[in-house]
Amino acid sequence: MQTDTICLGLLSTGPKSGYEIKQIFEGPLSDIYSLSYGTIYPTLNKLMDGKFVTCKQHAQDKKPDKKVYTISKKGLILLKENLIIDATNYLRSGNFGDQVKSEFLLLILFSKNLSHEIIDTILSQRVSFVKQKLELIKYEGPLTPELDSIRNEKASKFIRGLATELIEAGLKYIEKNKRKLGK
Amino acid sequence: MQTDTICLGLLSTGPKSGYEIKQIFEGPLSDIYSLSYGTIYPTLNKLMDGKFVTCKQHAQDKKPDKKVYTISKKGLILLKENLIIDATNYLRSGNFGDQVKSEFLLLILFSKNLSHEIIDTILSQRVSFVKQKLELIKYEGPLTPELDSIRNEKASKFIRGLATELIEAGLKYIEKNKRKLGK
DNA sequence: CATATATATATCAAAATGATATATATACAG
DNA sequence: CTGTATATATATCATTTTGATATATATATG
Repeated sequence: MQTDTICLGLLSTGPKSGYEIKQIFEGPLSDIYSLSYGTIYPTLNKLMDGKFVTCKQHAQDKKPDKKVYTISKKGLILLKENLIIDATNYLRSGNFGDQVKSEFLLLILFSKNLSHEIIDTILSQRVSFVKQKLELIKYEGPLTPELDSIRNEKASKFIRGLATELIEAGLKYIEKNKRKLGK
Repeated sequence: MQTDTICLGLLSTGPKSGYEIKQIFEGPLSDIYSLSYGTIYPTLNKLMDGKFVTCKQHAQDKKPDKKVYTISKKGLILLKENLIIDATNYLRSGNFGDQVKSEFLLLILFSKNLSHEIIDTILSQRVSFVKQKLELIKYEGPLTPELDSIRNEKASKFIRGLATELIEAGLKYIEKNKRKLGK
């Protein structure tokens, strides 16, 4: 899926700044997708050029202007067109898997070359990281309106539920089997 | 983790060609990491230049020569050094999460803009894909020696077990909750 | 007999990352 | 009260990676 479409998709749930889009990838969407600032900001400018989004600059005295982007009618049409194309290509491609890059699992895979202390630290850090993540996903309290708009989507709830199950299954497995890696 | 280190790590379990390394990323490691030919072949050449690997060309009449790379003593030393640096940086970074890019979950996230028929097809294709994947992971039969060398590592068994649990949890969740996405 | 898939390496334009720069506010420890 | 770290916020860019394409042949499949 093109970066344009992803940004439009996120903006279709409500206006957001580039910074907020990045926050979404680091928070609620961290198990689904990621994009860096170097991709997000140029994409937003490109979408502005094509008038697929509009932008309101909120002068915040002494902080840099916050540029909040809103999807336009033209943008909504493009989003729907692109999603249908993406879905069709996805089904035609025959590749239904995800792209995963796990520094954690690479270190475990090559753990023969590391000391037991380091492996133990890596495992326990991963476990606390993942527990923290679970708490964040389960958090139901107040959020900024920008982040809240995504959380309340029906699809978001489905994905949050899936993420919860996956994280819990992984946590359980690691806590049960970590001894098998030592010695 | 640098591509060099990853290739050396894979070669440390036995000699392999670039094509076989790619196969490993598409098979047993598909839930952990991926690299394209455009990264693998130049990396292997770079490792040759530095004498971290040696190469034997197997002339296969009428097929292109198969270049099988073997890690050298120098390469093994570099591997261990790099892994300790990577592990230390990983722990220092404070970021213990994985990078995930899921076309599937993006389509689900934006599914409001797609017809129910398309969503149903995407879900059922994903389910059969994942079931097939599970069978492959559980497969214990004969393999080429190159692929077998990785499968028998202690760490590999740990990772296979983890992948199995995660995939089964995901499968169960989708089959139970897919109705919630419709209407 | 044509067509698709598997084996095998290689290259490269286009895309993405990860690091860095800039600027300020706030919180927090010594 | 002062230095240090973190959060808000945008922007750029060298380096890395992808994804597509090229080349060549064997084998399987309808």
